[in-house]
Amino acid sequence: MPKETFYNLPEAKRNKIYESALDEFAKNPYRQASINRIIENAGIPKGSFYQYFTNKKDLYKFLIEEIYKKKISYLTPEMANPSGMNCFEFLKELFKSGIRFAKENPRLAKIGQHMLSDSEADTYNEIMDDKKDEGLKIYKNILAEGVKRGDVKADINLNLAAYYLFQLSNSISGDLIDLFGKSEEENFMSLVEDMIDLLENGIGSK
Amino acid sequence: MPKETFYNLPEAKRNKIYESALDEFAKNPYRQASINRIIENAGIPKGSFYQYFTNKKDLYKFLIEEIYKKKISYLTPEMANPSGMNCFEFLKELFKSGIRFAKENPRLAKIGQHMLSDSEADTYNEIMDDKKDEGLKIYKNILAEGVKRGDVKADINLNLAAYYLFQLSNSISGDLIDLFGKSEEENFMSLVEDMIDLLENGIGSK
Amino acid sequence: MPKETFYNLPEAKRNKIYESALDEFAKNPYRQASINRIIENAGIPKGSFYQYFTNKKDLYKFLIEEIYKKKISYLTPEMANPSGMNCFEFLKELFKSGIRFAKENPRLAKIGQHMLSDSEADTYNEIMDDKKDEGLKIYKNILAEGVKRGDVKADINLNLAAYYLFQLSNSISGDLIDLFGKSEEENFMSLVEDMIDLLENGIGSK
Amino acid sequence: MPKETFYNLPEAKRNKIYESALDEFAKNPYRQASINRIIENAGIPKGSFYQYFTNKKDLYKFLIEEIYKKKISYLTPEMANPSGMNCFEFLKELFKSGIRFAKENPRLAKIGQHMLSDSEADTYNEIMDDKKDEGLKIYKNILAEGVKRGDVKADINLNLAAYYLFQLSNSISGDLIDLFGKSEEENFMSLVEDMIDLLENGIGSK
DNA sequence: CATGAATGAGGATTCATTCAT
DNA sequence: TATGAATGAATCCTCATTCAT
Repeated sequence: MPKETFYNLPEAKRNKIYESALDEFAKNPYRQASINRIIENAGIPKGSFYQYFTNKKDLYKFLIEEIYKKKISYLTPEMANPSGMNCFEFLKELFKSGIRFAKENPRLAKIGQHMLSDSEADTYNEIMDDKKDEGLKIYKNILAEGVKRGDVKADINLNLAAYYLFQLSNSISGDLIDLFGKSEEENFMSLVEDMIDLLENGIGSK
Repeated sequence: MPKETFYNLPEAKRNKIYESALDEFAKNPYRQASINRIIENAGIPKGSFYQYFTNKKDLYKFLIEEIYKKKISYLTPEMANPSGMNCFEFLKELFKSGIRFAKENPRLAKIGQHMLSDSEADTYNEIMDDKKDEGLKIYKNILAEGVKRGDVKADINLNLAAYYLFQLSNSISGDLIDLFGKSEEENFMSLVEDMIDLLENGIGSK
Repeated sequence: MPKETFYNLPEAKRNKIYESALDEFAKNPYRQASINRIIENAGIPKGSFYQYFTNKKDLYKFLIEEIYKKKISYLTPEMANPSGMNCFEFLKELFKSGIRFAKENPRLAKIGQHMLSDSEADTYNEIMDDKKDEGLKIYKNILAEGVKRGDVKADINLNLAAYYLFQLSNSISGDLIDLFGKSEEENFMSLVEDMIDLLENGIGSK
Repeated sequence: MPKETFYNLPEAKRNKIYESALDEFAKNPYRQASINRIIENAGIPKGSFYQYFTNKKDLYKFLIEEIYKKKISYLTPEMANPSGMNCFEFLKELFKSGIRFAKENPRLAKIGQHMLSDSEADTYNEIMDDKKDEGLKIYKNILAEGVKRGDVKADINLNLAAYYLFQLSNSISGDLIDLFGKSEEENFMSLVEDMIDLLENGIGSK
């Protein structure tokens, strides 16, 4: 996490660094992301960077944390399921919100995508394992709630279903857009509905 | 594809190079994989490498092709679905075979995983798009066959279901092992069954 | 100069090597020209190349010699000045022939251009000094003849005038074409006439 | 152009780099010039070099610009033609100054020569076209002035005559020295006079 | 606390030539 | 005589981090 010096910075400067880092890590996976470019675009001297962050990984962790916070705060109103929706309806809404978030914050989405798909185990895992667990836990809770409400069968493998949802939410902003065409937003939303329906009803006849 | 010079090499040497490359690309995604390390471990001079392969991408394409061939030849006996199994039974068998392949060839599995998940689109896509399409097509065909046989509902989104299976098959050797523990093989196999069951029946109650 | 082995080659093969070398040295100055590419395009093994030529410079000298011979034999009919033209008319015809030669043999012209302008002293000079001297001598003879005929003033610096002509003939195929536009052939020929006129009459008033 | 870091260097160090680069580019045309040798002779680590210059071309552009500035400032007093000399006298003085400059700064002259004669068009043109045009324009102006003063015939091909002068000025420091011997300075100067006389009066009798 | 110069290992690729078969 | 594998130095360039000022 950033050193105190970073938080003591005037907001404008702090923001420029944040933005520049966001750009760089959105365009490149961890290893390819270049501190050199970040400081150049932020207009700060190299020495300063290492006064704000202990190293590259430190900056990266910080960004991930920020993205996570932002996403949580974006989704929080939803998350309570205030209107008491059916489990699957609720998941649909949640996913749609996630898509909207990605559309409004493409860089954040891109970084998240890198993090979840990049296979540089050594560098990522340490950071990402927490987040992965958290993500899985969220879906597990939702499903457990569904079981309680009677929406979801009681005898299914919860971990597995949660994993399915987790995978889905990650691939949405990346792969799926490419595979199914950069469709209009509405089409895309209906794709989400199909996905959840598929999970609800399965594809087996009868 | 490798130059003739590579194929003219004594098998022992050719193998050492192949093994060294396999190691390197299993441990690192494309960009991080280092020619220097490959030649060092293979015990060949740098100049020689470039007499066997035109460049890094050339070597990489070669490896992917080899992996693909090996996997195909491994799965071919299954693929015909000779015993006329039900669609979902058939998928289970196919996945189990895939898992066995990954267990027997962990490096190959790892490289495939890198290829399908890495976010360095520019470098990979050229090579990988074909393979991705092929992969998807296989699952689509299986599902279409299932529809014909009456195993699978006729009104589902085939593309989506195929995509789900594709994702699943890729994550099996990687993620799932980590997440669900390096369990005994039998446990792992039962996980596969759960996954397919989930796809067949859905998780919705009733 | 090539080894005997080269001359013993079947003509077709010898020619393929010659053509390939011509291509390479037309596209690149000496240092950038690549033996690797030459043998690849010629379709001969690398070992063979060094059985025909002792090294790169050997091949290069050979090409220069061939070009020189070809040009001489092209210009020979002219050179005798059989119709007993005035010195300046004769030069004009000679230059025009030179241009025609360059148009008909663009690769040869290009190689000549490289040779005369490239500043890799160490590599070129050894070869080129002879040719340069020969070239200068030709023009000196023409001018001396002009003096004898009374076309050319007796008290001028012959070496210098010869040098001027030499420079001119070299720059024609290269620079001048670029500078004065890739004009129609006739325009270009009239440019030559202007050049010789300028040499004949000077630009001073009166 | 160099980065700020270069200009911030202590002068002694900056100079060592400058001198080393000058040496290298004087001895070799662009492509053959080696960054490795430059840094070795300058006694700086490789990483440092790339903190001062973005790349090889950057350094090269810088050198060319420096040479150009130095030459301009050297010739400026002449250029005004303050004593209202006849066009041809003026050219003689200008050329003599150019020769003096070349004798005093042989490396700079050599680099200029490389730049103007090397046939590696792709690399040079971007940088050199400006300079070439500027050079031609200067001579064109001088000749135009000569026409106005009545020194130069009004009906000649100005472009061509300017081109002649341009070629001459470039070959002076290079070729001519070689061809006409490293003669005493006075002899050399008289050669220049001959050249201009030749241009003024032509070599035709009468 | 800010600065920015120093560093050297590492990246991929090209090359002309030699030499054993 | 034909072959083609072996070689290692050379090319330009990027990088994250340290440290003296």
